[in-house]
Amino acid sequence: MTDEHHSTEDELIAQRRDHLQRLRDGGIAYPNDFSPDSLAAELHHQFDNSDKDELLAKQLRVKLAGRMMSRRIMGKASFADLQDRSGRIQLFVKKDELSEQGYDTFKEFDLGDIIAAEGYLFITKTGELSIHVESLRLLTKSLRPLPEKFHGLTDQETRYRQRYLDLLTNEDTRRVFMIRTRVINFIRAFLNQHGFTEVETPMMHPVPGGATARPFKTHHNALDMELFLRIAPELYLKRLLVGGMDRVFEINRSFRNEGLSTRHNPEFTMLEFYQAYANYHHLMDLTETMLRSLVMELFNSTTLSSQGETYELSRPFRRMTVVESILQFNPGVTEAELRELNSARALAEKLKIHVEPKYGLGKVQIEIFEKTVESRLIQPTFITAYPTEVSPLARCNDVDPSVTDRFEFFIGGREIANGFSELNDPDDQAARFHKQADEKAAGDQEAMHYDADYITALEYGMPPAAGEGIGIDRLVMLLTDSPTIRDVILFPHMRLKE
RNA sequence: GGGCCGUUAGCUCAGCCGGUAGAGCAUCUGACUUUUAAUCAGGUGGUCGCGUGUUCGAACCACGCACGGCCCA
Repeated sequence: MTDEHHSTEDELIAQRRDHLQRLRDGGIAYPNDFSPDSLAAELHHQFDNSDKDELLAKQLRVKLAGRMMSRRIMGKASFADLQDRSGRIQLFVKKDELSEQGYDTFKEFDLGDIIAAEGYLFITKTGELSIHVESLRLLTKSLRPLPEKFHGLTDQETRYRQRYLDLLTNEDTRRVFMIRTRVINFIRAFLNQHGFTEVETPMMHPVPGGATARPFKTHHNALDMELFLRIAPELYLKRLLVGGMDRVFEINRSFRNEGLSTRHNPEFTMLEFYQAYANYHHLMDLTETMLRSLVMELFNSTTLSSQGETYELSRPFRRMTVVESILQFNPGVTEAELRELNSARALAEKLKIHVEPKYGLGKVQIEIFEKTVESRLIQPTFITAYPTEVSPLARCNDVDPSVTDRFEFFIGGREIANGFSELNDPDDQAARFHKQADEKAAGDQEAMHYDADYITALEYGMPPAAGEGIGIDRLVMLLTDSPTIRDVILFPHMRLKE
């Protein structure tokens, strides 16, 4: 025993290092020769409701490994909780049934140590499935004290900076990331079932494209060329349509060099999928089916609760145009007023919405839409007919070419998806790129570059198609009831500390 | 970029009108062979985010900075 009487962090670590030194002295301190044969949660699932005597009579022997998260020593017997990747199970350790040295060694374990336990299953007199331990080993010493057992780790900053501590101590955090994985697995399986092929396209682009956003820049030394981290995979996926891959999708990171917020992380995960011989109506239908069955798969229900709202996904999702939605949420505004540049501009000013002199009608309408409608689209809603001016990659509507065959999907006041019938007319696309390039020259840093290589691809012929992007992080926020994007990204970006 | 809030023991948090710091858990010592936020008794543990200022005296007041949170653009 040590005769330390201090407990600053350094002293707590020193005590644990003493224990580690004794392990080193005794042989291999970091063994790797133990194979568990059971998981805590599976044992609970299988045996929680067993008959006490029958279970004991079976003498079911199990081997588990995990962290010792808490311990209750009562003289010559003790309980401890072992946490593995599935959950927790209680260990019962009796001095009688371990060698003398074994029990003393157990008492020298520290909370957070990674241990191996072997023994037989039984049910305590309070009715809890536990392991009657016959042999116990320390696999990895934990040198630093874990956060407190009851409250866990609540400090937001530490939860993000040291996510491993958050995962170790907060079950809800583990739940969120398990759901995230299930969401992605489901979507992948769903698209595979619908004949889509998963592909990987470049993360480093010579010309950043596919979205209006500022990119991160990097440099390739051997080629001595400037490259951009992609802001979207769109233009490469559409090149694959030209190449005859009629249904493709990609789930991966995109990067945007913009501010951080509860909805923005500089790197984020997008699903993009493209289907030839389909239009935006088909994709709205597909999206609706996919989201409904996703929620059903996760929660066995079509009702979803998140951030104080309840969403009903069993009914057909609402569909309305940008202009219709503005009219609905701004009583008193007339359609004629919205359809003419000067009156729309005057309306924006009346609503205290900033519009630049260079904005056209479409851009003014979208500003009004974003400020007065978006946050109020609570129940699942598709908004359609986005102005051509703000949709440089979307196909124009046949009847009204001032708008495109495009939709965005909103739920909980947040945009989750954006899709459209693809613009496959190379001349129209070239003209739209020129317009974007002019805006960039005029100082709009988010405007698109002219992508000549992409135009060349379109000139070979891209089949009529529709494509869509879904923000996976925002979708997972919704599905896990998380208020910020940082709660659904394992290692969110933080400023350097010190 | 602007506004508001926060930063105190390893963790979770108190700390009044400015008088030099407290609890619970963890840790240490002792008791305890079915506990489960175990219990009981007794201890240890602090550069109060950093810096400057005001003051006889600052965790507390003022200013600046850092990091975080929320809201707004």
